[in-house]
Amino acid sequence: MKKLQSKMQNYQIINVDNSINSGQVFLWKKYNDRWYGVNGQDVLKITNSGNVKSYQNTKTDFFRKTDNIEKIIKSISKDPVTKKAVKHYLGLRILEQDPFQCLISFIVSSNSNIQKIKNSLEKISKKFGTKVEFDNQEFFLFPKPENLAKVSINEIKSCGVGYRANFIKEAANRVVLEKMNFEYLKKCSYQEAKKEICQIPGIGNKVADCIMLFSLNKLEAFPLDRWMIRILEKYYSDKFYLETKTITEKQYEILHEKIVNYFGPFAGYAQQFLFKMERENYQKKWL
DNA sequence: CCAAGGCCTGAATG
DNA sequence: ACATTCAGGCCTT
Repeated sequence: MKKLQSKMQNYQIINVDNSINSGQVFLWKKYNDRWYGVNGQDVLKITNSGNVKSYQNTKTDFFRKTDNIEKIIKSISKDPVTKKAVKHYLGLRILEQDPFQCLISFIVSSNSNIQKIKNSLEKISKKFGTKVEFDNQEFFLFPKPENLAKVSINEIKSCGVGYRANFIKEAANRVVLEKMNFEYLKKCSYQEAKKEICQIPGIGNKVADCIMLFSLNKLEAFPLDRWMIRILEKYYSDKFYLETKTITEKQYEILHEKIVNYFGPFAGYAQQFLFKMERENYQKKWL
């Protein structure tokens, strides 16, 4: 009896805490035991029933409910490691974020850590974003590209981002000047989107994969940061042996191809479960 | 194409 | 205390 029940998973549940605390988003906070988060020019609130309420009343599928999660989980569950991660963190979802905020967030993330990323992004929002009030709480929307493009490098540096300030300014500039079409990037292929955003300084393979997975609808993106490399070495050394110690651009590309070959078109979900599991194993802090 | 070094910052470590 | 290391990379040489 018990065995039968354990086989019948409820795939539809969403674990909000796990989803938000998985390194995807940074401008989220709990007020009165509920999550609120800045998402571009909007503030989102997770209600008690687990629904998303938008400050701007925009329609968002923040938790990607339209994904066929059962199919995805079955598709990525290739081995005992992923099966365990999925089982343990069932309800963890890939979040669909505002592309510009996501882009800047992950430029800020490079060579950094979650606490510092969060700190910097909060300062950026507060300094350059519009103040709004939602449920008697104060929020600062994420600055628009055109506004961020106007400010000086030093003003950006005062947010604690260091040398990344140049990248941020230049990124904002390009989004404005080249009229970067995020809606198009959401629809085009992984390769094409990657090629496009990697032109922006401060965006390499890893940052690009984060932006694509978390805001551009590219579920085969599989960000390979230090943690994921460690995970591959620990659990998948037979499948994805690493030839060099430092992952060069070419190596990254080859590795990603092998990974998609193995985990399939929803590999990004596998990455998120594995990342979450391993960080929890090491009791790393989240937001 | 690969390897090595530098880079802002602040929390953690010694 | 104070110095060093390290953290969810990227870029240049």
